[in-house]
Amino acid sequence: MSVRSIGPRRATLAGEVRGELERMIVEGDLKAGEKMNELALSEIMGVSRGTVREAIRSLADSGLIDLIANRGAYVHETTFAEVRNLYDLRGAVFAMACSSAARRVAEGLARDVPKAIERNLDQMRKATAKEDTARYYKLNIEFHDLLLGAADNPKAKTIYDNLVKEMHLFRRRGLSVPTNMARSLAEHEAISAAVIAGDADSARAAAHLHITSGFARYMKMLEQDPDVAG
Amino acid sequence: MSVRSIGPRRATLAGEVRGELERMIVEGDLKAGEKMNELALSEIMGVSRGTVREAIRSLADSGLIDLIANRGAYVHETTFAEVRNLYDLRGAVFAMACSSAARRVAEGLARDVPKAIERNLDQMRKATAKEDTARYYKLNIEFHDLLLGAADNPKAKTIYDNLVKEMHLFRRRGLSVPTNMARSLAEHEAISAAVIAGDADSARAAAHLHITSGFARYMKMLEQDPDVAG
DNA sequence: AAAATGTTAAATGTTGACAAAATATGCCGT
DNA sequence: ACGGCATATTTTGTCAACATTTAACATTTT
Repeated sequence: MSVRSIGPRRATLAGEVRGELERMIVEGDLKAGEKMNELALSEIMGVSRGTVREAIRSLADSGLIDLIANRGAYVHETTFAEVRNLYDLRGAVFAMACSSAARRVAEGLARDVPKAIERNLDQMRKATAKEDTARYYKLNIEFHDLLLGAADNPKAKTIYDNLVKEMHLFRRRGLSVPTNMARSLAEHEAISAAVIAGDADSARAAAHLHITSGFARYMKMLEQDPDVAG
Repeated sequence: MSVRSIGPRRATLAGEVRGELERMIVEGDLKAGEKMNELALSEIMGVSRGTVREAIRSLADSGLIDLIANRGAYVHETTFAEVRNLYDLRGAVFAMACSSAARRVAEGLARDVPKAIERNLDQMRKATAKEDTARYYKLNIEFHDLLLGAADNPKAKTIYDNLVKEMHLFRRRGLSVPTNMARSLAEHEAISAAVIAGDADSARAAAHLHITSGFARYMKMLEQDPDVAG
């Protein structure tokens, strides 16, 4: 067939607005704690208030916003106490996903996963050698996406993605760039080895350790630079 | 304060409708796969279509319904393949929660949790002795709620509750009543012991095993009575 | 008869208007 | 100035009407 559907699958207007709001929040266009005025947003985007309202409602369960009856929506302000809970949850989901990925590799499903992981690891080693943190940051996200995908559990992936987005709302620094690439890489290698070997329990343990270590590293960074935590 | 709001805090009409829809789905009033007609529902409930629409949208991320652009909302039909994914996720969240609960007990927070757990276990032992499955069912839910509460991780509790609701959508039997009370009780005792002792790692392992065993038991039941699985 | 096309009915998507609640404003007294 | 109260404005909640898309049906064509 030579004819292809035109444009980026624009299903509904409200869906598009939702995406735009999400972007504005994650990129800091709308700051944490800020109120989301339905009328103002609708005028900025050139759609009706009802449409903005619907988009806001659809974001309610993502953790990015807080909804208060008769008082509107506010960009969620992630507190220090919540960060630990988010790390705990993220660790649990990620560990489960790696375990599932390993199981699926062992069962012969996900045959192309090992190669994709190896490729990612290779690039990470190079980025680490060059101390290219920006590249490492991208590859790190790709690594996690790869494993979440290999687990073949769409709901887990959705939950994980929402958790990551919500963590970005805690101040603005520190959660994005790994503080210690070499350390992080070593943990990735351990996870990868277990998954490729099809060892579900080892994969779970290694993944859990990876998130736990990430939290510990982050805490240590906060001690050195308390301003970030407020 | 002498006046208390009746039932779960419901400030807005759309929120009330949402609750009613949730009830209709979980109790089977709206069957899995069934289409949710906005106009029909609005007439049944005596509210405007827009309000029903908003309620439906707010349920979108709960896993209970599927939303298709320009085609409306359908009650989610949980497939057999999804059940495993749901079990995996539930196990991960529950294990994490029990681990957190144990840590909090060890840290001296959650001082009244051990007593509450003991009380629940006592009643469970009695229900098991009397083979009172209905009572055991209630206590079982209470047990899980207790630990999710002790973890002090509201988001985890929300996710867990949604997972449980979604699992109910897989046919109608088998997921509610434990197939083997004695076995289940023994696992609860193991979890409880670890939590009360403040041993986070043991609690995590015991909780994980509990969900895994539950899945295995369920699978075995399906083998004996394949009609349930379709 | 089966497939493709044209037409009609029904459902969803979007908008603007009205009602109710919350916030801001201004007045008054001390 | 300050705090309390009535009032005005703003904002959210709800509803009804219009536009667009989808689904169902009848008709034509092969």
